[in-house]
Amino acid sequence: MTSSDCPVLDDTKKPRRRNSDLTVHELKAATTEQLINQGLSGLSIKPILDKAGVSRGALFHHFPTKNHLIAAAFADLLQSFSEALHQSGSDLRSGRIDVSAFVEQVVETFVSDMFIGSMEIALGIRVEPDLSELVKEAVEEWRVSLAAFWNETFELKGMDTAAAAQHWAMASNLLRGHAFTSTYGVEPGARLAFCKSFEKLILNEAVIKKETA
Amino acid sequence: MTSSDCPVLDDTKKPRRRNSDLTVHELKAATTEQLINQGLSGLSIKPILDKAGVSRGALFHHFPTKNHLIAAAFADLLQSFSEALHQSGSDLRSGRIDVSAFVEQVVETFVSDMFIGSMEIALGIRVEPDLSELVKEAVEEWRVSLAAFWNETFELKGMDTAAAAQHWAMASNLLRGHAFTSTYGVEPGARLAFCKSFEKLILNEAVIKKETA
DNA sequence: CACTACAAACCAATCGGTCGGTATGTCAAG
DNA sequence: CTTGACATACCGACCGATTGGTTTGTAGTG
Repeated sequence: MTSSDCPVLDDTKKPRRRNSDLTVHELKAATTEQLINQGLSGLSIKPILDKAGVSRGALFHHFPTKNHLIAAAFADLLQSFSEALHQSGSDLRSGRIDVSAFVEQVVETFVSDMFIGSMEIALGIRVEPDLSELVKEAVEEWRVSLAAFWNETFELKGMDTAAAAQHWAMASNLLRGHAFTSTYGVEPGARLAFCKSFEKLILNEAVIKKETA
Repeated sequence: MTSSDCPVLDDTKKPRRRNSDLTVHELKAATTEQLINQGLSGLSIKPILDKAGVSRGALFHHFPTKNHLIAAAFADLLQSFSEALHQSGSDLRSGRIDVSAFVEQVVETFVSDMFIGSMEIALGIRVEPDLSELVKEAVEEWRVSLAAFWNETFELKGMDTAAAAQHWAMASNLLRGHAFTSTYGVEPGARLAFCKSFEKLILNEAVIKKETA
């Protein structure tokens, strides 16, 4: 999470005064890191500021409220989450990896920091209506993207659209459940066992779509 | 969550000075309610005190730390959770309900306040090592109880112990995933669809054990 | 008298957020 | 090229409210 990750650093064009984009990026990065490592309750302004190396004034200059910052950081997180899944799907369709490796990757993505962050926010929005509002759009995008991920990767023979949707909903639920279980800590081997079960239970009748490129 | 739920209200026996047991119970009840309705971050001492109608001094007289109170409340919650499941299992084995109703009940139990509370704590213990320690025992009991629930309710033909354990782990993951998904809000019908899919995916080859009573 | 069970004043630390001030940059007029 | 008006980016002292926890005192009981 260094500043080199930021794609918006070319000060070559357009009027930009100080380091506005950088500051915002650092702020979001620090927020994400805190969210994952310390949870929602660890999202106090002070540690975020310290970690980002930014002043209180700068934060409230760029974001009207702490929750606005959190929402912005979370939107970025969900997008990374989504991109990781689509990448795995693409790898599978192109033949770069096989189904087992695909499942491992997908499970890995779910049992990652990103999912933890999602859980934190999911619980947070139950209590904070304004945060819920701020995050709504990003969550909806994520929902659509997840459905698209399954549908663009696999075909389910003999299932209509609704049945397929339900099938992938179950797949997603399984992954979420496993990810949640993992937060309590898992014994070694459980991950692998889950992958194998998942493959058998969910992907048995699924056909990989051919690369259309 | 009224005080009438309390099984410890018979002041008829033994030396008890004031209302010690009552106070403790009110404290735990208020904590649970706050945990569910306001999340971990809503577990401030003040609102708990207000809700329980108890003073600060009383709390710290009975619990050395806020986290001790939380852990105690959570242990109660997990036990209720467990009891609800075992009740459903018993109802099924005795023939009082059929498989569909059983699945509905179990799903209902998972998508309840109790699961929300578990999620909150699960995330909380990632960040607070001492809370993690305080809760450890209750969580382990819950784990065992959940496994027992499946095994005492169903038999899986042609599966050894390990395979059966893995099968029920997947079942539990599905339920957890669905419960988590539900926290974001579900469209009507999704619950039913999940129940049907669950029954087909998980309980297809499961045989209900006979009532041994 | 000793002990439990409580009540409530009190504490330092921290919370999210505001505000006045300054440094830096753009732009248009002279 | 200089100058002054104006906007943006930022800093950090400060605010009232709230945090978990301590302490001191007291009412009731054996």
